[in-house]
Parts: sequence; structure tokens; C-alpha cells
Amino acid sequence: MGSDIGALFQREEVALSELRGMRIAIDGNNMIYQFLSNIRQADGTPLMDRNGKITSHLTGLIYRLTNLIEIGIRPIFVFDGKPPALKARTIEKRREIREVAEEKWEDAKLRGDKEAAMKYAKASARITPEIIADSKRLLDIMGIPYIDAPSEGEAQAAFLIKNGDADLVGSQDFDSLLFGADRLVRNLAITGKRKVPGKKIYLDVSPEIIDLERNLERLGITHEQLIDIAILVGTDFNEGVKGIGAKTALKLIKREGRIEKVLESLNLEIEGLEAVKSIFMRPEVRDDYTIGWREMDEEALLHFLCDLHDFSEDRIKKAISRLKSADQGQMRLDKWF
DNA sequence: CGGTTGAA
DNA sequence: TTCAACCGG
Repeated sequence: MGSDIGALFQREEVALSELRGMRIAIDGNNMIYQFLSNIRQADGTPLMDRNGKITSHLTGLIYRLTNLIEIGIRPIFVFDGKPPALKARTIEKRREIREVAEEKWEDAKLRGDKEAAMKYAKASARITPEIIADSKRLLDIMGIPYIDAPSEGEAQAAFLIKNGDADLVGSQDFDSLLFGADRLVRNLAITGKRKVPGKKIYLDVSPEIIDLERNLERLGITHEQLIDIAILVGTDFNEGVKGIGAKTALKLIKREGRIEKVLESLNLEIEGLEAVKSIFMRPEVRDDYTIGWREMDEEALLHFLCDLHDFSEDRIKKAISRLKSADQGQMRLDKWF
């Protein structure tokens, strides 16, 4: 979920094809959560193989990655490591919300209320170690690199840009900007209709790039002040001040200069303020990674998805042939330029 | 979510 | 050919 600061940023819509050649550090946990939440049957049941193992994430990954690779995007997945101790409350709160949603899902199914069933099913999605392991196995087979972050994945993804190993961070959340990612791309999917909070309202959603430096300049704040704003609003590592949203926090920080002054003027305190700031200012990352794209293993892909997880052989063969022509396309371009 | 299908 | 409903696993 992250910090609710999205309203502050100006975005530039792009076509997916404009990202050709880009190395994108993808927030793996974020993308996989999206798949687990969204790829479901009408009553909210996720896709499963014959053994009852969830496969929604594998479905999402194989088709999404086929599209990205076909376009010439070079994904690097980053997975979360050990969460900071300050995240404990957020993790616990998420668990409670999930458990309530699970009960409401069951209830809605019994009542035959499909719409409510889907809504609560989505909210009950949970990433397990097995789901992460499956996803990594698929990435390995597809020849797509991934990195295990020591702590927050978005921090590691931001570091990849700083270190010259990626051009963009890919995530729906804005936290990578707090970690100093220069450029974030959201909606990293083929343009399509997506429904939002409302009921029957569908909107076209296309990829959008958020440029950190340009936004800081426009807002007239520093990176540190952006972090202060996020802390006032609330992050995964602190609760935030009740009644203060992104716009109010911006106003307050611009007026007072820094969060300490804002809190002083409001006669408030934030527990562990320095520690929260430090998570964003000096994130725990690793630099001992290697990144390499390889050719996919066709046979392994068919075995893993079709034999082990009951995917249709026709469909996967189709994906394989698209991946192969993408490979050749890139070879041709590489020789030309 | 994204591929497939089938009605217009 | 287009687009929305429906599957997929």
C-alpha cells in the first residue's frame, strides 16, 4: 500500500512501446500482489491447478512478461527481504483486514452476491513464500533476472537506478520515490479498461512516468521535504497525523520548512521520527548483485506451466513463439545499432 | 490481468 | 473488424 502521496505528482502518460530498451526494476511483490488480487473467477476464487495450488500469479506473469519482452523492455525483478521492525504494525493491520475480508467473502458467496464476493476476495489476497518461490522459478525459466532485497524491495529498486543498472522503477506504489528513485513507471501493462472504486465505471489506464526531480522542482521542495510530507501523511513505518493528507502536508512543510517545526506548531509528536526518516534517507540495500538476461528454456516452461500447473499447452506454445520472435527482433536491432 | 470467443 | 463478455487454472 505504501504512503498516500500520489496526489502530489504530475505524471506523463506514455505508450508501452516508448519503453523499448528500458531496464525496469520491477517491484515484484507489488506486481504479484496485483495479479493475486485481480486474476479471479466471478465468485472471487483464484485460478488453481488440479492440486488446488493458486496459479493466478503465474498466469499474470507469463502473459504480462511476454508482452513486455515482445516490446523490448528488459525487466529486473526485485523482491522484498526482511521488513524493518517499524513495519510490524502495518503488517499486523494488513493481516487483520485480510482476515475480515475473508469472512465477508465467504458470507457474500453464501448470499450469492457476486459483486461483494469479488470485492472481498480481492482484499483477501495474500503473498505466500510458495507464491514467491513459484514466481522466481518462472523468472529463471524465462531468463529474467531478479534480486532479493535485504529489506524493502522498493528501496533496492531505487538503488538499481542510482547504481546505473536500471532506467526506471516499475510499481503501482509511490514509495520508490521516497527512496530516491529518479523515475517511476506505473500501470506497466498493455493499455486496457480497468474498473475503479465506482461500480460500472471503466477507464482506460495507460502507463505513466513520474519524474522525481521534475516534481520536486515544480512543488518547490527537496527530496527530504517530500519524505517529511509522507511521514506526516503516514507511511508503512508510521501512522501519520489524523486529518492531514498529501496536499495539507505539502502546505505545512512549505510553510514550516521541516517536519519537526510542523509537529511543534501542532503540538504533536511522531514516535520514532528519526528512525522512520532514516529508512527513507539511508535505506538498507545490497550492491553485491548481478543482473543478466538469458534465453528462456522452452522445454522447462512447458513442463513447469503445463505439466505441473495445468496450463493449456496451446496457449503456452503461443506465448513461447511470441517470446522467440521478440528475441530475433532484438538480435536484428542489436546488429543494426 | 490478458487471451479468446462470439455477436453485431 | 470491433468490442464486450467470458474464461483461464
